Amino acid sequence: MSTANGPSAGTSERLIESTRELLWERGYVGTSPKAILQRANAGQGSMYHHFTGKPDLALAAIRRTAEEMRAEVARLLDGPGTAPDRVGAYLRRERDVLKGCPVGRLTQDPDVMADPVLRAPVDETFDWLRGRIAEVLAEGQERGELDAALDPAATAATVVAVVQGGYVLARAAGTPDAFDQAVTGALTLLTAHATRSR
Amino acid sequence: MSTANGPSAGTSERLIESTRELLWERGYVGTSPKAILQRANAGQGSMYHHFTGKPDLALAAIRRTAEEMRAEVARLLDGPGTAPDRVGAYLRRERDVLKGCPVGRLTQDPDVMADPVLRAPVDETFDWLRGRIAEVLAEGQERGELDAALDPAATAATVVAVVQGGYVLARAAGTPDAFDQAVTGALTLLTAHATRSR
DNA sequence: GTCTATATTACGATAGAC
DNA sequence: GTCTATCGTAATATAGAC
Repeated sequence: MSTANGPSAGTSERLIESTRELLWERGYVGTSPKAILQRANAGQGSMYHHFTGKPDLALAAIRRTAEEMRAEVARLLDGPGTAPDRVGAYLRRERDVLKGCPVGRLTQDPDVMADPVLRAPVDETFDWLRGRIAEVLAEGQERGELDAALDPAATAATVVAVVQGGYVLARAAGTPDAFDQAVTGALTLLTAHATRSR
Repeated sequence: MSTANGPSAGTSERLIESTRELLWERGYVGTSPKAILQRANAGQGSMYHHFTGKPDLALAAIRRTAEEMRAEVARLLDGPGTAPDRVGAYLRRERDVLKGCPVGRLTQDPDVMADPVLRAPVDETFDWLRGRIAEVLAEGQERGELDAALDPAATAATVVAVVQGGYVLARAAGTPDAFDQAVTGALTLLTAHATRSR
């Protein structure tokens, strides 16, 4: 019963979700157990009963965030259309731009990067993402949808970097405009290499 | 005498430099006055004599970092060559990739973003950078060095985003490779729009 | 200007009652 | 499983001697 996803989530569940939110908003260093407990409406005891401490709880939160993101992006990249279409779907994916990427954010957290266990999900997510986009691009080249001269791995890295960097620009400016411009610019450059079907 | 840049930097100077380093390494939230004082080899009194507190010292550090970056990048963008050459010089600029961007980093610091005064230098730096690159691209279009169909502002945003996002990918992976790939991919896409001078 | 207390609050974790 | 002490350390700032 405690593992079933009933109408009221368990305490452990609330702790993980609160931690996910706070890691996104404030990062690992900026997130205190106290803040987590308040948001989750739980006491000290609950947290240390379900988890060994802050790093353990953060790990659960990070893993879930990474898995969720991977699943969502996979859906877009596996969707219909040509390779440029599918990469375009990823680039134009609906986002809360000013909040930034919950995974990419962790990259700036010294304590996360210093811990191999906390860091692994972050590393794996971007590794998978670049690899998957490179596959889509390579398939597109085989199908004649995309200029065969492009290096799939490099182009995939560019695509992911545009998104991650777009967040930085948007947050710096306080508006999503720069993100949209970066994506538009990238799509223009990429589309120029798409095989025209007139 | 105290304002002259003599052989031994003053205490205030050392405090600012130590803060710059720590902001880069650990961010604002992750940087304590104590850590700053230890690195600067100074006591509590010195810091609170020269600055009103952590935010004030951080402001001095952030402003200097922003100015320095702007000056360095301006030198590259004002350099010789065609517009794609000069943007390429920016993209290929020597960097300690795994350390990331000392300005872009602050974008992930909730306490910096929440304070308009601390945030201003970050905003201004990226605003200037995108604008300056857009100018270079527009000039290149007038000179026939670059495809006139490209939107300078969007393309500039893409270029800056690739750099900022490249840092994210590199830090996630623990190697500069992904950064280099992202830059290479972007240059390939951009160069395809450069006017060929055969 | 710089130093050493000192103060106050928060962090992160533990203990033990219920 | 959850709660409320309680603990030791660190964060940030102030006070006042030198």
